[in-house]
Amino acid sequence: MDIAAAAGVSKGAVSLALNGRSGVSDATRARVLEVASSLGYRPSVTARALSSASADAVGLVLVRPPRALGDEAFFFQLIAGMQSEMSSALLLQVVSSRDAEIELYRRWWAEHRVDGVFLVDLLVDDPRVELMSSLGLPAVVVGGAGHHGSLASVWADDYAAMTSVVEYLKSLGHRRIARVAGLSSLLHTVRRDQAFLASVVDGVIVAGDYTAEAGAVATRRLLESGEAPSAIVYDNDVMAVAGAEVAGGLGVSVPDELSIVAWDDSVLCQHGRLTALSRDTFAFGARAARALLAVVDGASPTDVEDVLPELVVRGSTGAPSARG
Amino acid sequence: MDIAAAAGVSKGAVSLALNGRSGVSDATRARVLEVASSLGYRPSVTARALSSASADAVGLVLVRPPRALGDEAFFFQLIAGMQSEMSSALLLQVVSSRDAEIELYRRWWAEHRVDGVFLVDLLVDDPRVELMSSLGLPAVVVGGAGHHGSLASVWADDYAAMTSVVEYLKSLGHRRIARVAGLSSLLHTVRRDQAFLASVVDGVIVAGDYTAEAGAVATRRLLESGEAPSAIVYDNDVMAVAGAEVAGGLGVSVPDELSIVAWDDSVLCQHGRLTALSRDTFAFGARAARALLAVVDGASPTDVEDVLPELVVRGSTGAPSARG
DNA sequence: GACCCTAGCTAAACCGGTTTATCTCCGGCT
DNA sequence: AGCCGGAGATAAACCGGTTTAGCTAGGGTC
Repeated sequence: MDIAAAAGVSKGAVSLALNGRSGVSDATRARVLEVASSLGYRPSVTARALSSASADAVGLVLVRPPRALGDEAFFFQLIAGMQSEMSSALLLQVVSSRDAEIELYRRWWAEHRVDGVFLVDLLVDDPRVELMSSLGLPAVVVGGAGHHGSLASVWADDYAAMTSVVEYLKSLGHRRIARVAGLSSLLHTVRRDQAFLASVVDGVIVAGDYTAEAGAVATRRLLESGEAPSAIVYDNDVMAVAGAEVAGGLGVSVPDELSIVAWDDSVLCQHGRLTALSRDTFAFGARAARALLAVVDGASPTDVEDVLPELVVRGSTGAPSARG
Repeated sequence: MDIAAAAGVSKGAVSLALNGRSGVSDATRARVLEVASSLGYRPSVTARALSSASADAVGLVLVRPPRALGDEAFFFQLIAGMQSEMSSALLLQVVSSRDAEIELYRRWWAEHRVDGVFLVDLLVDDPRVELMSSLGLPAVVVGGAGHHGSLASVWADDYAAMTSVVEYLKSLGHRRIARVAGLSSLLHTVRRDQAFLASVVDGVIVAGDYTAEAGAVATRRLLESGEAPSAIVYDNDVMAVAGAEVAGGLGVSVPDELSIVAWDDSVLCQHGRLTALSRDTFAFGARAARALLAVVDGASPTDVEDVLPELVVRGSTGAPSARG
């Protein structure tokens, strides 16, 4: 420790001085600070983390086929939002299996590489919730639709949002409404399913996986079935756009014969003039970051409910035609 | 070091054994490995990094207003591609100034937090190139259009690509061609400018900044000018889509009265049926990751030229009308 | 004046590895 | 038999901080 020598004090004193802790006189502290800044001193997070302090980074593990990830604007928006509220770095890794994800959390925590982690894509009965508690790893559940054990959570009320969408469609006169869902293993998918089924009069749910292909296939199946719906609610923008395209190809006019609503707004929806459920993903990420930093700082975990997503009505929804 | 005790050897021997280095007998090595695995031992990257070894992470700093970042699918594709080839994690941070970026590289390297970094958004006379050399920080320039000092580089030939786009438009019969460029401080913008001006007969360049607003404004200006171009080449997908929209609003039909080409293909272009210069950003990221890992491993820096982007012709380009 | 307390600082241990210097055998060579 | 060399292992230093125990001097109390 060269500042110690330069300032004529011991390593320990320097540490105390730089970290604003008591044990050194104001005069000494001032001198150390001055020497430190004049030397352009940067404490080594690595060394600091080694002796059990902050790692100055938080982690995020994404379980996806990497190739598919690139089209998911959602996550990047989220990451951008998180970063806007963090002065520390984000340790990011994309893995292909849930086991690898869990393994990574264990490692990162054991190695003091992160101070906390974000948990996304919460599953039904997600094992990670238990893992975090047993590890004592500070974590915040992002978008997990509700409360989870002892973990902090930042979420939007998917149930209420779905209900409002269906109510909106019903108010337009739709009765036969379909939903093209996302991955059924995800908690929020289940939540939306429940809300959908509870408020819809005559509804049908088709499973999807957020890809354009899935959206197209599901839409074709729905439209070619004997009792085609007059409105479809998609679980993301990509599927909705693909669905609109399929409808066009089949000669089904939007919104006259088919109303379309997309979950998650994006440039894609704006351009396609799709009515979309818009949530501010960036702000959501920022909120998640604040929550995690608080937990890392020792605050007791809290649940933050995000504002309800807002339905942006564009050209893709309207009253159903007579045949609907 | 509890494995040392459990295996009945010294710390040093364990280190040698686990890292596959000579100095221990095969018998001892086997015993140590067995004990280690039975104990579920994970070496601490933190501690390891402290005594000057691998940090098991590479860095990426993005200089952007975080809010704008979310719409840039390019970067997320790139990151996804990088991750597909890396077993290590990516340390990601978004900062708002070039100075902060440079400061971060210094810190990360000084603190052994990263083994190397990706350099994106290369500027004309980019100070980072010199910095990397002087720091001795392994780095690879991503998309920097050419060779950079002693640094490894992964790039696509923007010059040739732009030339091919212009040639294509000329072959359709276009003479008056415009270009809506990206940030003029970026090296590849300059490169594309040069190629554009060299091959175009009667061209004009308007500056943009990748946002939809910029694309719209530039397009309106071009179309309302006395000598409107019959074709416009945009520097990214977002601006191109916005441009197409403006054209529609002005009653200029695409592609009859105006041909549109977007740099970088995406869901947006696919859906908007825009002719686009498609590069496989994911594969590009993967290539960059391989290059960086090689440099980190001590390989001498090489330049990897990516395959030439491919022009995907869709409905937005065609022969100019008589008035063109 | 003896006693205690505390502010201010230092020395040293510690975190969990890697690396170097050293030490001990054991075998081969002359 | 004497000498040398190398394999196999260990102890200790080191990386750059934090933290704890301990020391010293000065001030207050009775």
